[in-house]
Amino acid sequence: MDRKKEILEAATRSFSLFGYKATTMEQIAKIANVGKGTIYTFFANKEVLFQEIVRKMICEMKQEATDAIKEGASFQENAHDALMKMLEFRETHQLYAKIVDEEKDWRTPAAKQMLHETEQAIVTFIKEKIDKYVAKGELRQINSELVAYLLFKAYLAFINDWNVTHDESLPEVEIANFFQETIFRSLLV
Amino acid sequence: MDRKKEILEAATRSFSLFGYKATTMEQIAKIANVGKGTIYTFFANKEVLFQEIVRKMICEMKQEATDAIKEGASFQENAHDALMKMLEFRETHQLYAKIVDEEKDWRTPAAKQMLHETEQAIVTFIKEKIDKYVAKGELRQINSELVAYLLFKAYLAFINDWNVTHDESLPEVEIANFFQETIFRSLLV
DNA sequence: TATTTGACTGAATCACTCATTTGGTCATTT
DNA sequence: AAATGACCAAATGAGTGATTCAGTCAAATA
Repeated sequence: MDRKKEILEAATRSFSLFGYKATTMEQIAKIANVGKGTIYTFFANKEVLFQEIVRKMICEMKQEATDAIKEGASFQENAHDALMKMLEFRETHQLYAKIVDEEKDWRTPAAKQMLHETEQAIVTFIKEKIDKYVAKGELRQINSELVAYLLFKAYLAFINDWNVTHDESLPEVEIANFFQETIFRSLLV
Repeated sequence: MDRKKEILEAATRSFSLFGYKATTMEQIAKIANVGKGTIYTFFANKEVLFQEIVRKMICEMKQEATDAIKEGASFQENAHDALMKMLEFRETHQLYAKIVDEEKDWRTPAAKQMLHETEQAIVTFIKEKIDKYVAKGELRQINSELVAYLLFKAYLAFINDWNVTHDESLPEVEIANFFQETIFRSLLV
């Protein structure tokens, strides 16, 4: 059997269930039916193993976002769907949710770093879509990195932060309509 | 001498220097040249005393923002100046900066609560300006609360969060130009 | 020989304790 | 009537010894 694959699967399960800090290398070895030392023949250390797993998760997330893209649709429609998918992923996907919690509650440096990498991936994904629609002539020529960053932060604020200060969360349609009237409207040629 | 005023001044100094948690009622009493019990004849408890002080700070902040408003200027110009003033206040003003730190590092509930109240004050301030400019006919009729919230979160993201992931912070002009091209542009009639 | 393994190590973290501190009270003083 | 600080219960934190854990490496295995 492919030992590296076994280890990756075991580690993914453990990190998803318990987070980075609460997962021990011995635990992973036990689940993978492998000696602890074996892990170190494939991965330099715990952090590197974690990175590989999170990066795989990022790929899955990008794939889901890509699947949500409809070829003929407007930028607003696609960007909205992609962002919603990825922010839903953030709350739904066990590992992503665990990383967010761990960074918030314990400031685990490894979790913080990979959380940033994941968020950067989202921003880059959106930036690429913007560039495509600019090339298509549907959007004005703007700084796509800044716009992508703004869209991510704005969506995060309205979906995650809003209910911290307000007692009912905003319905998705209301968010969509609001951003259509503000940010998206300003991007059209 | 006005004992209440002495206490307020002493408490303001202490909270500004050491934060909420690290300030003791005995310390305040000592600085105010007052017995500890005296404080409790004016304020129900430590939290209420803190609230009164933070609310005074909020007034000062709003005053500074109001001073930054130029009567004849455009909405963008005034909103930008007001937001920048208040976010500068957030980093410059000893007490505000201490509250932000304390909420981040210790999650002190009292600090968290007053931080929210302060941020809500900023959003409300901006909302009122929006309503004014909508009435003036300079801005389209939009949900002013949502726009105010968006502006606050967006400015916070570009001024505070940007340099967390990027190594050089954005120059103010670049931020102003970017928001002019995006959010502000979409608000004009 | 090449690969796998788990006992081993030092550093970090933990649970626990107990002395100190602190928010708030109230009998006494002014 | 107003001010005070000794006092109290609860919370905090320093100090501790025990435990846990990431990573290593000599021995076992294939």
